[in-house]
Amino acid sequence: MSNRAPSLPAMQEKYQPSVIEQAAQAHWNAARAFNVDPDPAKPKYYCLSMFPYPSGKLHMGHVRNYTIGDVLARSHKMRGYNVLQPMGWDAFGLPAENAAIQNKVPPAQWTYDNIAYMKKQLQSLGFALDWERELATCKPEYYKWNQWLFLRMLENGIAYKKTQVVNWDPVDQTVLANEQVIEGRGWRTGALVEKREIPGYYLAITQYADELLAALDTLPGWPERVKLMQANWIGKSFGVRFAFPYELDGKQEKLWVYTTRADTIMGVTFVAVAAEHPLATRAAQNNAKLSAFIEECKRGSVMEADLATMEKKGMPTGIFVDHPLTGEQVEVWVGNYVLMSYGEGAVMAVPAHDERDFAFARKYGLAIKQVIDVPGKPWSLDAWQEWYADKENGVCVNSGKYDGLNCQQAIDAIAADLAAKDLGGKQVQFRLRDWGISRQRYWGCPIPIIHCDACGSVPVPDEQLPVVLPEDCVPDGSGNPLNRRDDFLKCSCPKCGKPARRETDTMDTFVDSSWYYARYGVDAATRAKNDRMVDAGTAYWMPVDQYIGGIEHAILHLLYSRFWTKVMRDLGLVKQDEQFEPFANLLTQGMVLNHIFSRRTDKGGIEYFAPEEVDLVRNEAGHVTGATLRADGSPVDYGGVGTMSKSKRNGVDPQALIEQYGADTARFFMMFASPPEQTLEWSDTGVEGAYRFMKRVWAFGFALKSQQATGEAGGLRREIHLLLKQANYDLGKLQFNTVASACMKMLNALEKTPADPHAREGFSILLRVLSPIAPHIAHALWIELGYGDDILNAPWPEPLEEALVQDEQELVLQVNGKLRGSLRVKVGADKAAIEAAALTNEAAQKFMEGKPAKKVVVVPGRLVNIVV
RNA sequence: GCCGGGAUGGCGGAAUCGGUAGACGCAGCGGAUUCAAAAUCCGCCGGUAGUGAUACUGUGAGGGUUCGAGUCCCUCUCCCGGCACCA
Repeated sequence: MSNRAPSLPAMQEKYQPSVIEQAAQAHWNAARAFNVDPDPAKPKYYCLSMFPYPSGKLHMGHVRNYTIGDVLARSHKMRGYNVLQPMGWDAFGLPAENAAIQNKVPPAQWTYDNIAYMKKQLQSLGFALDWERELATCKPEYYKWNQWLFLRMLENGIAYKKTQVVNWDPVDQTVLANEQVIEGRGWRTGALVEKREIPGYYLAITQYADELLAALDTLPGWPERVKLMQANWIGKSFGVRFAFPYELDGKQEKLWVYTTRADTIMGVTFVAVAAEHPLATRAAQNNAKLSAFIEECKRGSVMEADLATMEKKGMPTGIFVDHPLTGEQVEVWVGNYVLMSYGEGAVMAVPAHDERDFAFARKYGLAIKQVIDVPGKPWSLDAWQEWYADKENGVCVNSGKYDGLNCQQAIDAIAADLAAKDLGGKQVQFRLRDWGISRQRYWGCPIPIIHCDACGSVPVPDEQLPVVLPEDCVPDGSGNPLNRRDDFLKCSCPKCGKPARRETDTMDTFVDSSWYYARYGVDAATRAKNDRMVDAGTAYWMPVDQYIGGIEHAILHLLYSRFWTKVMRDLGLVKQDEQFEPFANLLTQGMVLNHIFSRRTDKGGIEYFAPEEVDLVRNEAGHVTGATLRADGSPVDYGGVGTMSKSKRNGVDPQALIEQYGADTARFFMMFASPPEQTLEWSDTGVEGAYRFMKRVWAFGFALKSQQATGEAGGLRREIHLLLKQANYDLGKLQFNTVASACMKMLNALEKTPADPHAREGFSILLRVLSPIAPHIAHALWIELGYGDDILNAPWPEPLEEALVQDEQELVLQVNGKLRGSLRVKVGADKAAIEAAALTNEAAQKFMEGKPAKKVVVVPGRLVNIVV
């Protein structure tokens, strides 16, 4: 029966993962099983997992992510799709510079070494990847197109230059990433971080805000939670922009603010502006205390989380503006909580109806004037109450002509009155800000600009692209080493030809990852010539049919990618569909967490330790309370659990697992551990169980090979097809843990009746359902048992109706909602018959205690509930 | 602080539309096999009471809707992700 080629050795009784996995992988490579081209004869399925940052080693989050993708890719291939699953490297970024500082190795070399190692790891896991399409974003042939598209954006007014606020480390004289700021201090120096304004390039994502919001409705294949997060991030609000007129230095001026609660305008008792606001600067000119306060506001980090949680402070400017409707004098304050980057950098303050303003007014003894009332709710100055900000039930009071109006009516009337005075009107506003892409770092894509004393900032001409980043620099923590590289810096102005200086800022790495999915699709000819960014291959493969990645990317990466695709569409580079979206279906994988250990350094910075470097200290309840360093017994801080990451040093390398148990066990265990969308706290207990299962599958296959079906047909066939039905349902739901458990249940059933005439059919179903999760063992047994020459070409199994039929079924019997017994009835029995059978049931009679049934609930196929 | 999500045995988790809570696996316990161990196989395995049949109780906490709630509604606690320069 066997189709085995004569050269193959006899089947081994013992399960040897390393042998069968190498053989299967060699077979796939030789057959070019996963290298694909456009094929009009089949439906296409573009399956993409987010590409990894080459941090050094894979961690369990990667194994989880790429196994999920592989399960989908392989099962779709078996279902007849033309499947593309590519892989590449998000290769620019900060960790390479940190490694350079530590080890004095150029980021390029470190990155390429990491890529080589991690590629080997990925290959050893047997993923169905088309490696011919591999790309790395740090290679000039890729980032050339970042630069090219940036220049198109400049031409179209999407890219522009303005100032940006950054974290500045005064000791290292360098810009810090938010991640490098710990409790307001530089992570290496411990110095208090300052805010600093420097010029930078921005991409006008706000021009697409409305479309990015509206198009969320065209994405039924996205999780609701992600769409909700993106909608909230874009933050479209309908409000009123208006001005407080004032006279200063003999000139008539207007202070503009934006509010969504114009109905409370009569309750304004002061106005707060950001420390960077021109009015604050003006007021500080002859006010040393205010000037000092503004300086204080400029200290600290730029992170929103820090700004939102810090103590709210303010100081009066001594400048008064006129209330636009009453003409009353209102004082302007500087507030450390007002963001210059949002709206107008100034807000009207209504302490009675805004929680933050209320706390602020109480702190500084400012007036609080109630102008909204909810009938039946007493208002008092003592403490803030939720209803003070109620938009639904409130009506205006103490508001003159607006008294009695509800929120929307008042906003309409007030907006109209402001417009009549030429002091403002309704305006739609977005929370979304333009995307600042300039980074003062070396290991990134150079921004293609040349600075000329005569001509200013001049774009690099297309024919000079790419601007190549020298790969031999070694950053030392004191700023961008490109500033010391004359061979990079010195150039001539493309306009006037005079000596000029090249821009040394590089692009945010989110730029690199905003279009890589489109690049994977290009044909081999384009990969070779690199004469275009995308081509007909891209048009064939896009959009990505299934995108898989961590939930941490729910907002930024996914929003930037959607924006970038729409820009490419408007430039005519990708499909011209009105609302072209890059990712049709999205699976957001939950994070894999592990314990975090850290310690403050002498300088006040922070240092992390890997879990294997420490011993845990537990309390009586068994909870981890602390840890000591294994090397010297000194205590370290326990930081709870968090995402596995290079920077926190809490990643778990799957290599040991693969070497000990094989790729199939690692993959199966990872899928079995929990449903993909759920957060997973790492633990390897249970790996043994997955390995035992593999051994049992192999042993059953070995026995079945020489077994004659002698027994009589029992319930095996129905059981297997029932499990198959469930497995297919779960696969459709992307719930792979129960697909894995269905495989285990199938094997349990098969082992109970190995001589059943349907055992061979059942095992073929098990192998096919198992194959996307544990492809190597399935591949080997498929051939050994002579089912065919390649399981990848086998059809995906579907449950047979004939195998599922039954004539009786068991119903749950309840009395007053409590389980009291069960009931066997003919399939298709009508409600009256079921009810009659239930009422005469012995267990039912006992618990009814002779009382008459008030009501009988019959749920067909499920249960009967008798209510007495 | 704001936005999004989560919480079920000792542990990971299952329960499709509101209908048998704990599938499947791990750990543990008992047994078989073995000179012994590993491996393998069989059995038990939420809590309380009971020799047992069985009864009561039980899905983070408190309340509600319903014949019936892990699932729906309200309030709260803790944990995770994001907050625009980690990727």
